Amino acid sequence: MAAKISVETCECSVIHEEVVSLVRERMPEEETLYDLAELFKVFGDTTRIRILWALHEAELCVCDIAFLLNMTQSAISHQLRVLKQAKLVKNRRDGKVIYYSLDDEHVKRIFDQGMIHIHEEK
Amino acid sequence: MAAKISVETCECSVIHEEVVSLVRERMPEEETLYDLAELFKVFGDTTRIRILWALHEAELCVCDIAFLLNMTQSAISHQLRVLKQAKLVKNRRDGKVIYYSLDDEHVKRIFDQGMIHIHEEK
DNA sequence: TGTTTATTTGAACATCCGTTCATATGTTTA
DNA sequence: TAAACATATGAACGGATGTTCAAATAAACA
Repeated sequence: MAAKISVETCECSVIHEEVVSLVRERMPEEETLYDLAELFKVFGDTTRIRILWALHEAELCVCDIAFLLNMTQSAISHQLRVLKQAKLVKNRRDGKVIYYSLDDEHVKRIFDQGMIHIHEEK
Repeated sequence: MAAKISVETCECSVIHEEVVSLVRERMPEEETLYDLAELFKVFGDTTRIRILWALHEAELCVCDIAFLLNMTQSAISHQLRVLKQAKLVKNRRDGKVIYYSLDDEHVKRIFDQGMIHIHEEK
């Protein structure tokens, strides 16, 4: 049994050493990839996707969204908080009512790319 | 106390009735939004994001990826399964080794839109 | 054929995450 | 100022999810 490189690595890593290190050099920074995953995580929930889609159509208050999606105001409020933290929505107050709207013109583009993928499947 | 529409709905829903029903008409089907969320859920994990990015650079075998990301082959294999189910990666066998590569030209475009968003924050 | 190598798979475990419920905050109106 | 309304928030609960560990495939080699 010859020298094992690491705790668990097969011989491929030696054979493919050049390719692997080349890929490593080209990989974005850890933090960037983490942020990217965090962003997509926000899109990875049906409720949030529906909220974003609704807000793409019109500015709406919390109870409008709750009524539209047939969900609790509290649940919607919690999700709007997530969306706001991700800088995907913004809000304005008008008396008692708080209106939410999209805070990013890329939301639709991200949607579109996703749509292209899921509609490709046969 | 006047007639309440539902278990929990404020008066906005009455005032904004037209807007809300207009939005409702324009919303995509439930199933479509569900699929879209499922797709983005796949992108919403650092490990999978890193795998996809690596595969965007080169075709790699499981142990290459494990070595590159300094993770267990088992963990990588589990995630590759998720990516394959989402039709984002494909594989080919060459003897003992199984090579993975991207199965979708949109992956990069979805990445790009996400990158534009996260790099916009100041 | 038995062993080694590369990968897959299932169960178990811990953690994360979305909703609910009760309550708090903030604004308007009587 | 008290009541009503719109929204936010924190704790708690249940379900989903990622990694680990052990064991199973599957191909190549001796």
